[in-house]
Amino acid sequence: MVTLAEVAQHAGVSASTVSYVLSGKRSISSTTRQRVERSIRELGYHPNAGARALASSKSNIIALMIPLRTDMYVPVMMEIAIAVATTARTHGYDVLLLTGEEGPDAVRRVAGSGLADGMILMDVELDDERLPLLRATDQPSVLIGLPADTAGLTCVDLDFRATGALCVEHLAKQGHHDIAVIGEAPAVYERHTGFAERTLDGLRSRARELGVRLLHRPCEGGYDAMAVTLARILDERPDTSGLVVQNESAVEPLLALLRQQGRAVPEDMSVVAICPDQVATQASVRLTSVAIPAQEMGRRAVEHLVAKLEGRGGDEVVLLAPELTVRASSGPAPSRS
Amino acid sequence: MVTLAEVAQHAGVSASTVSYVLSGKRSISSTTRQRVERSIRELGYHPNAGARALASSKSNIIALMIPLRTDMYVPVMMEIAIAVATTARTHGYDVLLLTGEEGPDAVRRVAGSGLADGMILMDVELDDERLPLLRATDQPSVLIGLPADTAGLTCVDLDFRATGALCVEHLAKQGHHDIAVIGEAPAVYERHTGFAERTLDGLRSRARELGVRLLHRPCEGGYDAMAVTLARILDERPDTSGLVVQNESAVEPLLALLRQQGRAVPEDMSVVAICPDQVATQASVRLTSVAIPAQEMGRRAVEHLVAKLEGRGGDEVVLLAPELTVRASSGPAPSRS
DNA sequence: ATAGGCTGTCGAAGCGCTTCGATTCCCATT
DNA sequence: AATGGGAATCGAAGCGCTTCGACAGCCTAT
Repeated sequence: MVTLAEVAQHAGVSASTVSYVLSGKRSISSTTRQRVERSIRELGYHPNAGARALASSKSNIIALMIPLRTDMYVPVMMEIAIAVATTARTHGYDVLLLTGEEGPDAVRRVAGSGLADGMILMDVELDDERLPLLRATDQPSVLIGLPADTAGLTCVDLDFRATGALCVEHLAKQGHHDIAVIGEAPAVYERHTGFAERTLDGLRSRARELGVRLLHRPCEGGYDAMAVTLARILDERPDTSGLVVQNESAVEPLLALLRQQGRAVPEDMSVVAICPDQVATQASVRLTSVAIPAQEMGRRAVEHLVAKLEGRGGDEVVLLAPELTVRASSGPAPSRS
Repeated sequence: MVTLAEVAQHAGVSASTVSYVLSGKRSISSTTRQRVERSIRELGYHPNAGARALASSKSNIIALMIPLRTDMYVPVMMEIAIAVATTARTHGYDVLLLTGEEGPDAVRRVAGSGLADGMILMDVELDDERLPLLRATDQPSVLIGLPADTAGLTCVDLDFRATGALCVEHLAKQGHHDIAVIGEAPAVYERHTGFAERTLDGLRSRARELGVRLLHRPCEGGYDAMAVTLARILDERPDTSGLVVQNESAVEPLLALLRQQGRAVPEDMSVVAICPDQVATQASVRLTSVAIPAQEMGRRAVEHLVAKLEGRGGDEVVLLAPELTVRASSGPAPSRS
């Protein structure tokens, strides 16, 4: 393994000079710089990460905590993770992958050991047990998701409240008066995941404002669960003409069931989904949807974290504005029978 | 930040003693050990990762290279990644997430900088450009996937050849004589991803042995592409009574189309899928399938890598035996009209 | 001509840990 | 009583890098 000292010797300069060439923290004459750079190339030198971390107390690593459970939004999380990793690289950082398994201990471990310079937490719950620790350890961090109390925290998330409102608006504008919401699995609501509740909140308050009736039913993914849920909805509110779906794995079952029951989309039933674009465009009916901007969230999270690490910028809550794309699954409400 | 020296002082011993308590590399009297452990707890000491890495030239980090493209098997990759991360933790390792973006350079960078002790590469292609580098830098590594030349490499993968064979066998046993394979997107074959070709190989050779006709058609995911592909298959081979699907995002469109065309599954058409169990059980027809053992692959990869890092075990190719689970989508072939 | 200020370079002091002798102490052998 | 050998502990020397202060050389302003 090639060391700084060897490069220095090869280039006929001192070790510190090589270090300054690398970091650019002091001015170096261009002849010396070139000589050093040449030696680096010829010897195939790579700075030793551990030594660097020790001397500078910076690891150039960002920790990313992803939830352990994979019961929802897996592709979204993957996309976020990839966006985080690639964005981090453009800023000179690598990404350490932590699963939720360790729980709050992971925060302690990473902060205490100097393994990472900062961390990004995904799937933050309304009252997340990692937050007190995070506040205590002045470890720079960014959350993807929105907890109940954001004091002293930086958060990035889709504005799910506005998302809910947007869905209702779109349907109301088309004349729908009875709207049903097919939500995430009950477990998601029970664990008080912020986004699910905020969406619901947005849906409900906008519905109230617009004088639209709204029915919300959680739903496990899959065909069987969907069949039960749909039957119950149509039983309770036979005039339902608009559906808002916030559950990736319920989308296709829903469309299949509607088709099977002879309800045409969008003629008899309009469907608006809250899901990644990929799901919306690959469904058997191209879905009118509000996209989950996964890449954007990952990118923003990294950029805010890097800003913090460089001493720029402070706490902030960034809510990305939702965008509704009209596709083939929504249209005017059928005239009342 | 608490240091080893502070712990030592607090416990009234030398720094080296604390180090030996931590590593267990020399015997320590139980009284001393307890005193030290108490100090560690009271001070909330965490060893500094950088210093440790520098002194021991071991980072206790495993690098995981995931492909950048997310055009296929996203949930599988996520599951593997999570399995890798959790398994690694049980062995005292953390996981560094590298995307394919950097390409072969990432291998050089990680190996050169001592950032990670070893690496796991996912989505290995038949003639992967990272392999020569890997062989050159004696960086311990494990591949998930099977390249053309496995000399000097450790690989973990599902035995896709056997998987293909198993699917054909199952259908043949039920009397099907005309089988069509709905494969991955053309791009997957073009980039010579090993698993797709090996599956096809297994399908074809077993079909030949059993005297079954086999038609293979790649297929993009999504409803529209599936419609075209299915139409073409039934046009070319109207007697097709068995389908093997190896493309997650084609599964549900396929079932929807069959339903729409009045072809009952499994009475008129048997379907066998190669996909994660979750997809198979959540589909609108519970699918007979060969599962992709994602967790198992991630776990095994880590365990082999750890074994290498500890000097145990050498190069080896581990092919996991496929298991076919019979569900509702396959049955006897319809009697010839 | 001289003081002052840049620029470019070097040497040395750590960063917090591991690890290798060396040392002490105690007990079992001779 | 002398010897040998373990067990338990310590001190010191790095690991490869960053960074601070020092200094030599040169240019500009007086």
